[in-house]
Amino acid sequence: MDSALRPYDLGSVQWYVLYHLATAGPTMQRDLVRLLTIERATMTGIVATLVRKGLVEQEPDRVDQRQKLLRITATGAKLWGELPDLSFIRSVAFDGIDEADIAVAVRVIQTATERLENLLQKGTAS
Amino acid sequence: MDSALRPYDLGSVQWYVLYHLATAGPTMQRDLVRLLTIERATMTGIVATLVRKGLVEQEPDRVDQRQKLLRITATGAKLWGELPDLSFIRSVAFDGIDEADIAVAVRVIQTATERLENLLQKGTAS
DNA sequence: ACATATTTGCTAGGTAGCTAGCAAAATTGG
DNA sequence: CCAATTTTGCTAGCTACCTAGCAAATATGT
Repeated sequence: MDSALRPYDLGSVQWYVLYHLATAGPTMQRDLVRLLTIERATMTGIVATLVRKGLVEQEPDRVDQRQKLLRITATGAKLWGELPDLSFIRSVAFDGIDEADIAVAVRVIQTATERLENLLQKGTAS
Repeated sequence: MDSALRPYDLGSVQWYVLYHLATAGPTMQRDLVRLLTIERATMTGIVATLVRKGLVEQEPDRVDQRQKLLRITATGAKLWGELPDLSFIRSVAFDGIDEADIAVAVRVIQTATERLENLLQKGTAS
């Protein structure tokens, strides 16, 4: 993904934020943090980059002034329209592999990931 | 891994470098680059960090002065001795999961990864 | 009503990866 | 033998992730 997006000077997470704003409309920054399950501080940096490039606007909510509403700009929408379809990546990676095998792989990794996340949380909770 | 190593102020790649130097003895920096399959520039940074902390020494080879030999220091060896066994991570993640399923997962991911790497190289070769 | 909590986003500083381009040293080919 | 190429490590500058700690705004509990 990063490689395909390099010509447009975008990283994969920047792409996802743009994708969400273009598709689902203006969104609260904190909701996007939850969607991507990254840290608030990480999102701050990504949004700052997108704002610097003029692709996204950030404005405080009128009701709750802590929250910031993110909106794609005209420039951002234009760029979004020019981006290529990235679904070829999935095709290259998985086409022709047995569906059942993929399902097994997903289950194994999901289980392992959940267990490790569990462990992490317990360690942190102390 | 990062989480388990945080108390020792080590990242996972720093750990691996230390592991290799403690286990296999002094090693050429460029060999380590190949072992870890990371970029030379990335290795430069990691080695710089380890040298700054006094855990690793870096000295030019007498024959080929481009190459740098990496060696664990006394301080590094001491720290290495104090580090906990990290194999519990693998146990937590995979214990009890069917061996055959794990094998399938490995194959699926290996195939997908190889295909994507192939694609990348072709794109770069142009 | 007001002190205490929580939520949200920020800064500062760290790890781990990348590319591009440079310089020095070593190797190779005519 | 010497010019051209390759190898090695470096710097500079980028993305993307993290934690810790702060400040402002809001919510909550007595």
